[in-house]
Amino acid sequence: MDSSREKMVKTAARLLSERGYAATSFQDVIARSGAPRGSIYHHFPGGKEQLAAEALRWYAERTRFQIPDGADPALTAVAGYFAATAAWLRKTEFRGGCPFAGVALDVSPGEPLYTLVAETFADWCRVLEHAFTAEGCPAPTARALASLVVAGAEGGLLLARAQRDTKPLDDVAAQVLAHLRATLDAHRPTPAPGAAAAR
Amino acid sequence: MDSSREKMVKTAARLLSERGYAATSFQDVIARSGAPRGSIYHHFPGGKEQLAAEALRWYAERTRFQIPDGADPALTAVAGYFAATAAWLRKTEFRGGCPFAGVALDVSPGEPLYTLVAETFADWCRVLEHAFTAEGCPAPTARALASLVVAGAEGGLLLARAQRDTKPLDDVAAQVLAHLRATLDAHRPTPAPGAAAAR
Amino acid sequence: MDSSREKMVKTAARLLSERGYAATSFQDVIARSGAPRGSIYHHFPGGKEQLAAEALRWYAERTRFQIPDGADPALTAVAGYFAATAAWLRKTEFRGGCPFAGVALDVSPGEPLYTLVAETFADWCRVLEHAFTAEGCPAPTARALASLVVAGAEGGLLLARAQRDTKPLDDVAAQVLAHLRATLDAHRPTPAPGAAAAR
Amino acid sequence: MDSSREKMVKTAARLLSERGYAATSFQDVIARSGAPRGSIYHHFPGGKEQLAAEALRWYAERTRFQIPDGADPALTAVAGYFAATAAWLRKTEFRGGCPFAGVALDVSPGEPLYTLVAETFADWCRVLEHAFTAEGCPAPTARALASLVVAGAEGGLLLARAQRDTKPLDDVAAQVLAHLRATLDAHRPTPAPGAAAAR
DNA sequence: ACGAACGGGACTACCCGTTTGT
DNA sequence: ACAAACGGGTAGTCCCGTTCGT
Repeated sequence: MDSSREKMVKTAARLLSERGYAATSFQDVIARSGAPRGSIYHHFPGGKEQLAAEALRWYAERTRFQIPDGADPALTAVAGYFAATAAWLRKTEFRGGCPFAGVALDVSPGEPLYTLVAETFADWCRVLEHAFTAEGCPAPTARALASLVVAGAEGGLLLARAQRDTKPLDDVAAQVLAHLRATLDAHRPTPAPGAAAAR
Repeated sequence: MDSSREKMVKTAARLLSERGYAATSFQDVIARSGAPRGSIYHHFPGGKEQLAAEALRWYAERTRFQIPDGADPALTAVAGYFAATAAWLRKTEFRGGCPFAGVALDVSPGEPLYTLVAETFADWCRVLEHAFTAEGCPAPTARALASLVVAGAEGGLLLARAQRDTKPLDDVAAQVLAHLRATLDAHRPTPAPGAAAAR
Repeated sequence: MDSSREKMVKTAARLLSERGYAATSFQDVIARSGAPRGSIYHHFPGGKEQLAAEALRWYAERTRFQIPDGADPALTAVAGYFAATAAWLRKTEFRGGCPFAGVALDVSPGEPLYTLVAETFADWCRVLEHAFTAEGCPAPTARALASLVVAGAEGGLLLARAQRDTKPLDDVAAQVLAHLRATLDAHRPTPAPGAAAAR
Repeated sequence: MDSSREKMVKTAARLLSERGYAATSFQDVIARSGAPRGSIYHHFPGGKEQLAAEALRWYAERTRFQIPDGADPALTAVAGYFAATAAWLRKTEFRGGCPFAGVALDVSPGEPLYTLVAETFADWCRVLEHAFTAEGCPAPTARALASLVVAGAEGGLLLARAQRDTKPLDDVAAQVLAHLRATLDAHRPTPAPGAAAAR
């Protein structure tokens, strides 16, 4: 349904991730999505800003860290996220990125989009933080780790995109995961001595 | 001294870090730097792109990781860089950022600026890599750690800017430093048993 | 009817004939045609070049030599063309001219407009050539005469415009017509001897 | 001597003939002539207009119709002029032209350059007119023939340049010369009967 | 005589949001 | 829901003439 609208939102998300907010023109979205010209302001009376906002929300919803059940849920989620990002980069030939980064850097504090970006970053961190505390990590540490993960992902994406190689992103992923593992282990509810070997 | 030209370059670096490449207008640079309008083309025949390139180069030169002499040179350098970044953020009221990120996200692969960004990121990583290998870290690990540091810094900056709070950046710094310390220690040329306690 | 667009095309043709391509600003066209500024790019995505091309095509279509039926069709057509040009010059107070000349002199070979100019000149010559051959003139001579007519018209226009007097153009017309008459007569399918006097 | 100045004038004449007045930028002249930047307004306080005027004058002086002594001076002069023009076209690969045409079409009546163009055209015509009257042609006819020659040359140049082929110009030359010959002969001081055949 | 820089203006391209008519 | 056109605004390029220094 509402295929036109949806296509525009998706295309906008993609373009935001590729060129950032300022460099993404409304007409580019139309051209690339093949969406009808005349109904832009019917669908998005708020104009470019509204479209960007919806694109960001759409992207955020499908990109939240999925904390699975099972062993090491947090680590699995983080590893999965990094892997998915690397796969996405390859698939888009290193053109794709994160629309939030693209918006964050083109927009000044105070603008509505700015707030949206901040909230989403905070949300991502919160999800991770909960996952870490659920595994025994004290809250302050959990928050710090969450920031590390999100920052590492965004920064690694930036590096990998620039180098046109997923290596930097993979390296960051490995280091972050190693650190997570060590830190989580250190806070584990002291299992029976020697139980660590079970891993 | 080449006051006019220099002012434009510095101002451009600042604006690029605040709003990214696409959103930085040539006229903004003029307005903010107080530079004469008619001389732009005289100083920068290559136009906006040349100005941006020079701004990036100027910023890169003054922002290289300074590896000091003394104990733990690499850690000191990294810690210093994170601290300086946080201070810079506060000073600019969370408007400032990294011009390279601002350009990287607004520019498509193939453009000259893109290459410049990639090379600078690579250069930063190389400096750190050398510092880590100098402390006994094997090359592949050193490279991965370097990527972690740069990615953490860029990503942390992004988070902190969005939240208007240096906390995320400080958290990332702490975690990265902890991980660096642990990893470097693990590779240290096997000190006398029990020597680790001396730290 | 496509009033806005059409007005711009006509105005452009006029301005091209008055000032040439380089000196005709897009904004002049807007100002003089009263056309809306915002629609230029909508109507002419190809920009100034496309507008000029359409103006030239529009002018060419309405200015082709009209070869009439009846006695001496070619001569009548040529005479009519010269007369019309002279009238046009007077009407525009010696400001008007031929847009093709205005473009031909401002544009370098290789550019699309250049090709358009060349093709139109060739087309004009072809029409005249046919008219001359139809009256018994051998092809090479017909071609040469056609070139003489077109060159005489363009050159005469140039002279008359510069002098602000149609005299040079009228003189050229008279001489060209005399030469045409003589040459065509010489090639006439040998009428009864002495028939030439009948004229 | 004054090599700088002279180079600029010559280069200007060339550029005017190639692109017309409006499309010829002051900086193009500098770039192409290699002349020093700083002294333009020392040499040409009147700016672009003065430079163009001097270029036109310089060109006019070296391009006047040279009426030789000997048999058929007028015809020889005209034929020589057409031949020289065709040679010039080939040498410049059909880029060169007549700077007066380039100026005439880019400039509006009333401007000083406009007057200069008109005077030069008039001068050319006058020289030819004298040559024709000297051979027995009545004044009005001589004037008309002169206009035909100049118009044919300018128009033929236009055509040949556009077609990138000297053929149109050569054709025009042949026809104009044939007409001149015929007309001059008709006005010759009645030679001995049958003398016309001697030619 | 000349280079470097200034100062302001112009033009083309292009974009965003609105209105009008299907 | 959509297309076509309007209307104002801005960005980047580039040019001309001047003013400094040397």
